[in-house]
Amino acid sequence: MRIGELARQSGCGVETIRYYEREGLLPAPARSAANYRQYGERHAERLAFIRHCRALDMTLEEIRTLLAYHDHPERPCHEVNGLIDAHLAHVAARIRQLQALETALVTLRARCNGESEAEACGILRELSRPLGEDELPDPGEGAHLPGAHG
Amino acid sequence: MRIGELARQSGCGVETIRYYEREGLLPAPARSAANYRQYGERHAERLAFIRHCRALDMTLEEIRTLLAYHDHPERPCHEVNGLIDAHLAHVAARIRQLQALETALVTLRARCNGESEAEACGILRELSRPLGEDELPDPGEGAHLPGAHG
DNA sequence: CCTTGACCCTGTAGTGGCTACAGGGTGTGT
DNA sequence: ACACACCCTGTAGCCACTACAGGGTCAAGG
Repeated sequence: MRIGELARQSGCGVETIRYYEREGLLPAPARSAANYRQYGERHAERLAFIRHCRALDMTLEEIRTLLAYHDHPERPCHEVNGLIDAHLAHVAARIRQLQALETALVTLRARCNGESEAEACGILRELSRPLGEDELPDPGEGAHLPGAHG
Repeated sequence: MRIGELARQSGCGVETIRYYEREGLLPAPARSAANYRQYGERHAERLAFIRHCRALDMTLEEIRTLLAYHDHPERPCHEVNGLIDAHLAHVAARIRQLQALETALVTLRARCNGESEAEACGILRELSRPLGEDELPDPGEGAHLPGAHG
């Protein structure tokens, strides 16, 4: 199987697959006479594993750790559990942050009906107010999960 | 006021302020004889506006739009409302995504008590399963808000 | 006067996880 | 013979910073 077919099968881009290879997540496959990458079922499975983890928003570093267990089936797996728990905590923290954000935005939105000039707009007024201590984003809790933009 | 004091006052780093200047969000201030940036109250207010928006997880591009209204108080402000609504929709979409993720992770986590070898670990087994159609991340809905890692 | 140390300057490179070229080669169908 | 889809490598861009390197400035203390 060539890279294009693997990309279609896995639902990710050709360039992404090459990127995973550069990053050491996918082993370098054999090459055809024309220097085309030739993938087998093992590669497809490993890529599925990676995509599954990415769909759960894990970092490539976390995935590297999980792949190490995948590759060493004799090891005890409790660290796997710890990794998932930690990731779950990150996700939960990010959800709480975004919900606080949502509340703040709803409050902000209610300050203007859109019929004023910018001068009088309650939203712009509110945004000009300096931030209070409690409104600063908490850098500790959500560490390593991105914000609202994907 | 020099850049360090402005940084302390606004709660962001010195380098971030210089970055906002490069990006055109903050106007270039006057310089002292020693070529130090000299800020006044106007700069502090504008930076507070920017930090307030960033605390609400808006992009610099969105902030640029809002600043344009800030700078032209005679304009009608309904576009401001639209921007906030759109941003709110992004945040709400991201929350839904992360909640789905959380559910998936909780399910995954329940598959192993951490006492197996990796070979038998239900988590690793589950991750090796190819993704179903419905498990693919939806690239449309959450566009422009980041995922779980910050 | 000299040193220490905090602050400031510019410019460049790195982060993560891709994505998008440029500039070339290969393989298949008509 | 040609078009066109596919493949290759390598590099640069995305966002919002962050972290240097390598230098200049300034006030306090000895």
